[in-house]
Amino acid sequence: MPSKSNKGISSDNALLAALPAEDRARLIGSESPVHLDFEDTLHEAGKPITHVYFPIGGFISLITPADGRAQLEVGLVGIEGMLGVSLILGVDTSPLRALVQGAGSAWRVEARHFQSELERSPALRRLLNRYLYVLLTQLTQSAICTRFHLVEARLARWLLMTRDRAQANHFHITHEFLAYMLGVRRVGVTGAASALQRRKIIRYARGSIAVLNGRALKAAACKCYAADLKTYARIMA
Amino acid sequence: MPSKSNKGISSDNALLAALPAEDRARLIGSESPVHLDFEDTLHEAGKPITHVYFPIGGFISLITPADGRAQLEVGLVGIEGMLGVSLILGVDTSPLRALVQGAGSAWRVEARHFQSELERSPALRRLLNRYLYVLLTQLTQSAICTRFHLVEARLARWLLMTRDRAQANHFHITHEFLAYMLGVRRVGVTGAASALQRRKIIRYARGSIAVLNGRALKAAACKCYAADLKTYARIMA
DNA sequence: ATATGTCCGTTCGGTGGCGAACAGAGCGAA
DNA sequence: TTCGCTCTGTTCGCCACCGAACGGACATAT
Repeated sequence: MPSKSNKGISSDNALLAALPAEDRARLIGSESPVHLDFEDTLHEAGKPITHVYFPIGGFISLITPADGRAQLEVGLVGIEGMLGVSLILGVDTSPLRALVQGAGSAWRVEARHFQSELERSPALRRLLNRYLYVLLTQLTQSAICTRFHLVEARLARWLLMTRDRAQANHFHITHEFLAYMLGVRRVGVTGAASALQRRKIIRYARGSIAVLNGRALKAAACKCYAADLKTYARIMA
Repeated sequence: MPSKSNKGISSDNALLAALPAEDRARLIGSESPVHLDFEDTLHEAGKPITHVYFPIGGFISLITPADGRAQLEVGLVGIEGMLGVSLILGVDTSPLRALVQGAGSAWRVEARHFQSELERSPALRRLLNRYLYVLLTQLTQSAICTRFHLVEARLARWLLMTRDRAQANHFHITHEFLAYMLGVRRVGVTGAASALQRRKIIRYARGSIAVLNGRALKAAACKCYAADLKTYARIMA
């Protein structure tokens, strides 16, 4: 059995960190974090949920399949959250596909064990209910954003959200992939990204993107980014 | 104290109807349904939730305020649902504005009483958790719909959803109002609506709309409508 | 060195929706 | 009847984004 990495201890998942020590211990047990591979599908839309994940370093896209080739990212889960919230509501499927966007690790808990711990621990219930509320709010925010905001602002928002979850200023993603996430054409992403690069806000090449100027990126992003942060802070505090 | 109307008994709210008799009795108590006036605001975004509502006949739009004049309907609550789901998650505010779209009545329950009954009744918790899952799913569906589908298809979907909740083939709403709901210009609604009217699928005049051909309307709508129905049936069964 | 595949840049015509503005039609009040 | 208001119809120029296509730059394997 592999030993716990220092990384896993020094930057713990925010939800787990907010739990009383005993509740957390019962939930995690003697498990070690699992590794999340880039582009791994952790959950296919409509299928039964077998595990929930509490990322520490890795992060995960929640994607709705639409008719045709269209799809759209409606959520992003990283160190601040968890994957598998449907189980909190007593439903063991989810309409969303869960795709690893950033490699890293995560605490993984078996679905049945998760549900029994949920019954046992009021603190866990309270915490995850609040997290669910945050997700719900962010989802409505995304709906607005997707409808009204321009590609460049949406791209900037996505980069900021990803940076927060990756806990790094650079990460690996292609324009093509970004296009799927934002629900636009690849050329749309190229246009927006090259505009940001021209202004020295980001730099990219062949699938890797670096944030050079966070402040400017925030200015370029729509208010949705700030709104999401504020909601999270207010509710999870 | 006013006596219960026959209407309230003959077509009961679907959620309440699914509860064990005692749980329902404790939740509702000796209350009578309240009347919902057209264009009443039952809840302002961000404000504390004072009551939850279980519509019987009336129906309610859930609207996200966006920056500028833009806004967008992200949910519709009628006889099949309830208003005030945030309380289920232990949060006493909601980011959405709740606006009465169709006059009618609803059972109203005071927030604190609702929460104490929620603690007491496992059946209530189970039921409302599932309803929340449905809402969540419909919300992601709406996100897709708003992003990818044409105004005419979205209008058709809205009319179908509204017809279901109004339990009538005609209702009162202006193009201007529809435009706010769909997040488009009034002119866009006029165009789409007149196209549907030309094909004898609907008929409208000065703020009242009648559905003439439900089958054709379903054909004109995007798949989102059918998807929503299917989800509700599957989860709430 | 060459070949192959991935990723990015650019261009083209087309379109759905936008903002603004104005005209007419129905309806109720005075 | 006439006025005023609300609701619907139409038009104009504009623009962000669309689908498709192609070329080039870079990376890696052989």
